[in-house]
Amino acid sequence: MRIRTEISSDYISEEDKRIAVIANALAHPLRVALVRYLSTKNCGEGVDNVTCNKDLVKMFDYAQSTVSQHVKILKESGLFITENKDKFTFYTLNRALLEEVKDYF
Amino acid sequence: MRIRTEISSDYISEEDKRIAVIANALAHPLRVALVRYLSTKNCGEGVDNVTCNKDLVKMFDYAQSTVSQHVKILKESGLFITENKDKFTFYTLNRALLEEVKDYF
DNA sequence: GTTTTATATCGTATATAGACGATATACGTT
DNA sequence: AACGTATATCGTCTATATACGATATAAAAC
Repeated sequence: MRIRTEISSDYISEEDKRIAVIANALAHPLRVALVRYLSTKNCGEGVDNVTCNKDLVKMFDYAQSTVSQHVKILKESGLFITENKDKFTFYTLNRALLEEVKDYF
Repeated sequence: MRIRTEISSDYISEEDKRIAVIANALAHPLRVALVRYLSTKNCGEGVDNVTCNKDLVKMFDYAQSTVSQHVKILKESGLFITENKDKFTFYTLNRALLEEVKDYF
């Protein structure tokens, strides 16, 4: 996403920009797949779906640094929530945000 | 959207790629605003919301060529449908596709 | 038929995205 | 303490995105 710094039009709202950031997070097939993987991963009763970088690298055929970079974009958009425990970083989906985006459509 | 040509992972589906293309179309504030503008434009009874390039250039503070370029991306994603009449090109929203994306979430 | 009007495309400059290997960091394990 | 493991960041190369002016195209309007 490469954007003119001084967007002057009054007709581009803050929400437009916010939606664009989230859409941009989904604007790459790998990132869509990461979200989907996380959303379908069954972690049992009441346990929110969780994964870690290592899992993702194993699952998808990209370098670890590349996966990490894509995850970063998902984190920055708010779609991924991270939590450190032991030596792992766990990712969960921000389902509330997904709902919000759904409402936008 | 810059993507490795030979995506080998079996875990990235065709639908993931399709969603990514549509998300990418919404991955810029101007394009989000264009979609929103079109979706809210009241054109009266039974008339699907419609606009033309000239309208958009007047509304949004970008060069005509820039607007045209962004519209092209929306067209290619399928979100905008174009129709030529007289000397105008009319744009309408592909509401069916929007619904489909909504279902994805 | 020339001029205006509407839109698309070309050319181009610059910024950002995407990919990876290498390196840093940080925590467990031995 | 040294080593292994998990993840993030850096450096870098290349491709694409973004923005605009200039130019093409095509249809009205005069």
